[in-house]
Amino acid sequence: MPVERSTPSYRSRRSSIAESVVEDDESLGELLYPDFDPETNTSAHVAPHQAIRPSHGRKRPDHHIPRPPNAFICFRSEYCERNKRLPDGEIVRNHRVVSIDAGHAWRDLPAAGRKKYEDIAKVKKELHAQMYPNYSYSPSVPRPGVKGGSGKKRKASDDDCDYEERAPQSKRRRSQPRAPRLVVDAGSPALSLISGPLNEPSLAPATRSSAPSPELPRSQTPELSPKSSSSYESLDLVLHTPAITFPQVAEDDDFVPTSAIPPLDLYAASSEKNDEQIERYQRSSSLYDVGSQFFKADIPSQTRDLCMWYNNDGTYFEPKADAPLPQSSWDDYKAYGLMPINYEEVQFSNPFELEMMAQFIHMDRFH
DNA sequence: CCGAATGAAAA
DNA sequence: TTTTCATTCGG
Repeated sequence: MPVERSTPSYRSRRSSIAESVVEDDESLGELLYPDFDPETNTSAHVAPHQAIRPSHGRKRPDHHIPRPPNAFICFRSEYCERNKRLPDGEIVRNHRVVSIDAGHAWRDLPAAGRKKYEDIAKVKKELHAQMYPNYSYSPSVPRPGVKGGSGKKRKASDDDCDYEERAPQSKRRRSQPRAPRLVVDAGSPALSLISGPLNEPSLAPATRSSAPSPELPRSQTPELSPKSSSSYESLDLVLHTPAITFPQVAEDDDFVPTSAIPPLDLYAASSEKNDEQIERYQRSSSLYDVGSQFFKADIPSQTRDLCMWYNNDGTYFEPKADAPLPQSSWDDYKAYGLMPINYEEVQFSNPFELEMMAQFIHMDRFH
């Protein structure tokens, strides 16, 4: 349980926050989109056509897609949440100070603590990749002058930072080999977590058929940039993903790349096959099935990467390379004293993710 | 809009 | 290697 200690000194309060950040696994749910405000419908991370305005003040193109947060940013966000829950007098309101504090706490963080946020960032990054398959980071061109120097740091035009997915339309070659529209590494944690329940029960990397189904939904979305063949290994995972429908929002007058509306329509397969898939998915969505599919991996290191591990007392567990995790059954994991992050208890504040995760993640309560 | 931190990604 | 930008929100 999180312990909100109130301490007299600034320094000790800082470590108190850092400590509780590390120890509190219950707060994971707040991590994904902590800035989303349902009242104002604002978040820096909600999908572009949902965001009315960003939570921060900086000006951005109307349909700007923010970068996925890195591990430190994730850490800082949670650090911020902690800070806000401190007694009134102890809240640090100046965020320059918060950043400095968080930076110190970050460096003081043991490897296990950092890995927690690296994992979170990894998951967020891959969720981001699914929401915006054609996203590519394109920072504004650096001014000749130094950073703090003469030039303005950014302009407001949307050409300046085209996070929009226009690049593949105009700049990418269309003659590239067909790539899956969702591309992640074969062993990527988020994909495994999300699509795991849909895997074939005896799915093994060697036996997995990667033949794409002919009715792979092709929409207006342009193809991704070319990917290595290893990316295709996950294609069937994608194809077995149940359909998701997202709220359609009327386009406004501004530039809206067709590929961005809706950003997740890559999942919107419409055939009856989806019902089939969903049914199969629901049949296999028990905890044990999920566990057996998630954790039956024969490569311990890969297994370790599939989720964030916690000891039964709630403290973060860092697997050791020389101590392979159990692989046979869910009970073995319990006996081992481990439990993965329970996504069912994660509260996604972003409706986009809420819907997405609600359809994908069906892990029973684990206690 | 800026800044303060760290890190990912691109030029 | 250098620059932008992801997070937050008071200044």
